[in-house]
Amino acid sequence: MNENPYSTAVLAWYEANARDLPWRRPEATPWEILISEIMLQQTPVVRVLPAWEAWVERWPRPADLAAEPAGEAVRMWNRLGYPRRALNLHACARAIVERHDGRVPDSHSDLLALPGVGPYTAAAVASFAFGQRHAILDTNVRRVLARAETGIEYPPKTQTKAEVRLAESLLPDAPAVAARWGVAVMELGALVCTARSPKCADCPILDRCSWVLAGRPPHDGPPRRGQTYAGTDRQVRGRLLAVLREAPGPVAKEALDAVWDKSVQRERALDALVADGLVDPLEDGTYALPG
DNA sequence: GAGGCGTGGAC
DNA sequence: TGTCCAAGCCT
Repeated sequence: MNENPYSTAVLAWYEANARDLPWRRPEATPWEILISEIMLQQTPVVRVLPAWEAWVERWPRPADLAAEPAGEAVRMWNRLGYPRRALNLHACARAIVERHDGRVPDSHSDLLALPGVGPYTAAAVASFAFGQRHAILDTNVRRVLARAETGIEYPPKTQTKAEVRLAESLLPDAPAVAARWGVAVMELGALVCTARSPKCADCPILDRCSWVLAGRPPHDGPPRRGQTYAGTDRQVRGRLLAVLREAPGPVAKEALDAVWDKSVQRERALDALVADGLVDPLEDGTYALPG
């Protein structure tokens, strides 16, 4: 059996409705695709687009980024958020140069061993860059499968083995078809089967969706709490790092002290940034992006 | 396995 | 306006 009950409809929908994203074009390299996948972790496409363009122009190959200090990656990360990903991508570049002769590895296990590359990203790069057959299970796919197959509005908060089994059971046999299927279901979740106000009228599998057939029952269970941000260490970290990114060189401690008036929290955040390798404390008491 | 980790747009 | 959400990973 080469297809699941949805594959024909979803693949046809994708052909007609897929966005023209640069990392999906045939000429996109595995390195460019890896950069896109790391940038897209928890970050909307519209914010990734300009950053991705800047990165692939400046560092077209892993060796180009590996030759630079990590701080340049952090600076180029700009305000994408979760700047540890910039560090991860830089460490990926160096690992790829050292362990894989400068080329992004094509095996799932080699990809998984790269810093900041987890099960989703390894499967995505193996599938999208190398045409391999892997189950793609990101937040979009989890939501589509929760609705279409399980008949619930939202998937569980943390990914379950049952979800992995389900995604694997739906994977078409032919690798090229499986790769197309993976990106197509993601796109369906991103454009139609959205978290809020899904556009069911535009859905190619509306007549087979368990959630719709059940009358679209609302989410049942504890509220899915969103993370607060204002006043947290994360906000302080963001402000501290912004000062360092925007400065041409090392920054005096006083400039960092100015971003937050609660000194205990500010020092804790700065220490954490240093511990994470995002900030270098220099001998003279100033601070800089990592060298 | 629950919580930490940025940022900004949409409603 | 505040809440929710966005192609997760790591500890």
